[in-house]
Amino acid sequence: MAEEKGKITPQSQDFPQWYQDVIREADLAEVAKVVKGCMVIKPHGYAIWEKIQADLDKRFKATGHKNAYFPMLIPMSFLTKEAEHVEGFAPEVAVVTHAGGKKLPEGEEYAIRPTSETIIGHFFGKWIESHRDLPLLINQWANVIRWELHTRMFLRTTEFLWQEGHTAHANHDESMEEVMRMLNVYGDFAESVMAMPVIRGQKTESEKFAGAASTFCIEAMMRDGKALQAGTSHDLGQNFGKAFDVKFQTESGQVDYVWQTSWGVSTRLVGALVMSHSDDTGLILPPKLAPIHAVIVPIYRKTEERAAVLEAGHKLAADIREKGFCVEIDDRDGKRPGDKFYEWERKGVPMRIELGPRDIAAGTAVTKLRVGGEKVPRSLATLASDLPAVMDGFQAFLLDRAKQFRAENTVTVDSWKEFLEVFEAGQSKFVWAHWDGSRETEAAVKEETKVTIRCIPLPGQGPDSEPGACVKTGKPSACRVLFAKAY
RNA sequence: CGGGGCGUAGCGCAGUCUGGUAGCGCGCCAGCUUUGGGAGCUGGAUGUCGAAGGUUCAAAUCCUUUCGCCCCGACCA
Repeated sequence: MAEEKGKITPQSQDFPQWYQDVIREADLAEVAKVVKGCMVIKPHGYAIWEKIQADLDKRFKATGHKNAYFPMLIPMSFLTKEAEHVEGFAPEVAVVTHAGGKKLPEGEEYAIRPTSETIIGHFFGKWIESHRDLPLLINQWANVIRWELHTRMFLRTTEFLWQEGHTAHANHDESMEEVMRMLNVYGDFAESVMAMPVIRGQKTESEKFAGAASTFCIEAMMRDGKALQAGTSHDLGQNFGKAFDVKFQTESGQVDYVWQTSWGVSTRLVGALVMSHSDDTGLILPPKLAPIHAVIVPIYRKTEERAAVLEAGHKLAADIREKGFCVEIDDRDGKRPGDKFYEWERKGVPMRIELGPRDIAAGTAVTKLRVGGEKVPRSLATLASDLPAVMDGFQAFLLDRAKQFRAENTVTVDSWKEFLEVFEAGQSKFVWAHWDGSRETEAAVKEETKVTIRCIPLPGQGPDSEPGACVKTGKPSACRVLFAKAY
């Protein structure tokens, strides 16, 4: 347990420790300690979440959704209305039993929301009367609490921040269209903004959301070969419509229950970002989510040099800001340039710009990208205008690298022996293998290997669909599914 | 809830067996010299030794009680 400041445990030595070290050294967050299972998201970490929020929020609005906010306290009775939903969430719900200095009367306790299907369902019931009120497309940015036993920063904490979309539709075709639309919003976001390739698929019965008719997800590969569910989109069918009596009058005058969906991503995405790109030097951020795109490190010896360098630095910073990028000048005295280089690398800033007397004389600055780059001198006159292309290139580089990593760690497996070999000694890869479709087989595989079915791929997301024999039982299978160890 | 471990300066730890002035490293503060890949020297500040009780001339150290945290096993975005 090397909690030593300034040190990052190599990935290859201890991946979970590496993850903690990167978060600490990049100053993203810290374990709250005084509050069980919770974390403090520090400014640099929160800035990344704000970038994620801003981009997603735009996408939600572009697809017709409106933001709203519902109470964090939910009457306990609401949670019990949908049978599978209670069963799924009961063990991890925190309940308010006392308020106003008194114990609340029996049956009047409140749950702190673990998710909002129930309370939103209740209000949908009040708001929806006619097919003319549909579709109703709502999103909420909120915090939720789930009393988890094992917590890990960003990946699983007692309280986390998320976004939950809740929609109601007049028929199943329309609600399914919404489920897929939002799954694709998440998929596109993951790939084009987070530079994180994902596989879109459907969850098996045992992995689906409690109370959903079906659950769809995007699954990403972390740098240890494990899978991380990065987003979900649920077809709720009419389950919550019936539980909360959300009825509407159809065009033909009949009365029907609404068809609902819900979909969400959380601050877990910050953890996904860390584990998708970062290395033994620290955090690596794709430009589209970097709170700081470039940092200027001034270099000088004498006071006159300092003044000249800082002046040139501020001018360069102004040029860069004009192009829409965020740049910082690290003019702290008493810290030497080398120390600053390491610090900004740990924080994942995509580009470093060194500016010293030699550069100013030559009209250049020395630039270096966070990954794989040589030091490149660039003209002060064109640096800012070159930046959009450079950042786009870096963004594309990270996506390509992640795709390549995933390709190298994805295998097609046809025998149980081979399956065991892939996952032995705590290893994980993405494995495409046949499955007989039974809950029992899925459970047996999990029991024996801790490997789960991450998803049944949507068309084009996995190998070409061809029938085969289940890797575990040999029984017939319609297509290959994605197996992996998961977070 | 079962098994294991740990609480001493902001962080990481030594000291506990064998009771006797509260220590080390990093960080922090001040000054000088430094500054193109983690600076050096000098000086300085910081502790209810997790908490309560007991034994003793004397407790971080021994005894009792208690609280908290971490790791491993059953749930999960």
